Amino acid sequence: MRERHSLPMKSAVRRTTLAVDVVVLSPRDDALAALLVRAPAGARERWTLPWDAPRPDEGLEDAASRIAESVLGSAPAFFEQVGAFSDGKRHPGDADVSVGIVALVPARDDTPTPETEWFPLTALPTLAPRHRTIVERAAAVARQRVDQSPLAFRLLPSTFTLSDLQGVYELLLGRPLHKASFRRALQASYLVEPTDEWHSEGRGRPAQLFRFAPRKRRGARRGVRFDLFTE
Amino acid sequence: MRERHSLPMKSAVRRTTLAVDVVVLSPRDDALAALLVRAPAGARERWTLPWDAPRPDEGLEDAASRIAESVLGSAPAFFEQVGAFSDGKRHPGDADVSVGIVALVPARDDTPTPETEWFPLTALPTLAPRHRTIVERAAAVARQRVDQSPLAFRLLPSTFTLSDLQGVYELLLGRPLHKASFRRALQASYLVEPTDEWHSEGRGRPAQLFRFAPRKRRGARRGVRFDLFTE
DNA sequence: GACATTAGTGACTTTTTGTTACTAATTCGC
DNA sequence: GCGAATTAGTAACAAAAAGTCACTAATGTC
Repeated sequence: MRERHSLPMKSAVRRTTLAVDVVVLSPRDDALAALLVRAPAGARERWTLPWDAPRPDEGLEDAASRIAESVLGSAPAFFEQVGAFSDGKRHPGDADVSVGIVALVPARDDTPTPETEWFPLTALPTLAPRHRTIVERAAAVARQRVDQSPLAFRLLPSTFTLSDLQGVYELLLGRPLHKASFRRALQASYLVEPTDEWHSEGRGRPAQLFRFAPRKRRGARRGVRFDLFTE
Repeated sequence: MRERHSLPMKSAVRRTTLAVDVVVLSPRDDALAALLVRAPAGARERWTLPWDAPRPDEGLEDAASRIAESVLGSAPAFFEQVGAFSDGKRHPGDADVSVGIVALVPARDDTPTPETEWFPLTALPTLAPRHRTIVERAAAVARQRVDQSPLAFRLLPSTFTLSDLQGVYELLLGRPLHKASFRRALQASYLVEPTDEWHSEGRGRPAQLFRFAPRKRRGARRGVRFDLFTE
């Protein structure tokens, strides 16, 4: 008979400090960028992710929405949880546990407030160690789930050209895609529908605008993919 | 100029009660099963997920490992975080926030302790609402990530036949796979290597045993898949 | 009007996947 | 011992999907 320890179910819960840390991502100058907030004077790093403790009876997503709205001026439409972090790494507010949440917002050409700034993921300033971990995980999660959920569409305005969409995919995947293949696959997916509007960017032929409008499609009955392991 | 609210970064973190809730999954009688613990007398439901509050300075995975070990007798080798849950749903210990963690263990034919029992995911007893949510998310996460991480291999002993492996994939995906296609894809993936052992199950031709031994492979340069959306 | 530039597509090639049908090695019933 | 049943493993072909190239289309620039 194997040794068994006492069951934990009887212990009382302990009190912990909890933070919700939000990674707001948006395409900026042909790169994915995160919105950071200037840290108060005296902090060890100059910049932090927007974060706060959830209020009593406030859900995690609600908290993320409130936090993102406070730095953006309006609430993003899309959130995805990145995970809970409680390694020994330092959090700017010394929270025991952080819940990381990524928010995706379309590219806009508004200027951020004086307290905030967009940083390309490839050129982040020094962040508290836990914040750096969360940003990295957020980017990895976005890349990993881009073809499982409509992430890419949340980084675009409600109507967009197919070239824009391809650009976002290339941004997320970090590699160029072939135009004809991309469009053929998109066609087959019934995820977008054309509008009757066209977008002219100056030079070149104007492009038709599409909107995200997923329709029912025959269930994908494919084999297993062994080639997607991320290890 | 858009209205801006005050930045949250200055607020103090609040104290919250936190639980780690573990979903131990294993193949059992050709179905995925979760290990549940008999609840103490007086609880509203008869069964709960194994859970506990993390100890001071204990990481979330460490806590999950300790909790799983206390019910299994030995620590599982594989964990994956399912997310943080803080909706209004009731937790057996009334934790404000739960971190759900799924642990995968190979099929074993040992009998669980009197306090624990395996339940197929399709025939779970009544659980506290938050526990039900966590189990459902855990199963969804396992299904969703099966071709991104070596989940399936963690549900098998260290050596296994290709039919076993295919069986686990079918369990996770919930649909039958074609033998020849499955093997061809696996071949191309360099994820397993043959041992020189053979497994005879009584009737039928004996099967060669393989082990999980991922080798370098040429990076997967594929197009985008629009057909994997789970919405 | 020639040309640079971006959008969009047809058609061909190559690769991958689905499927069928076979061969191989074992146990069981007789 | 021998044929049927059972499970493992594979070759070969068919179908589908993805990669590629080369073109046509519609605009602005000079």
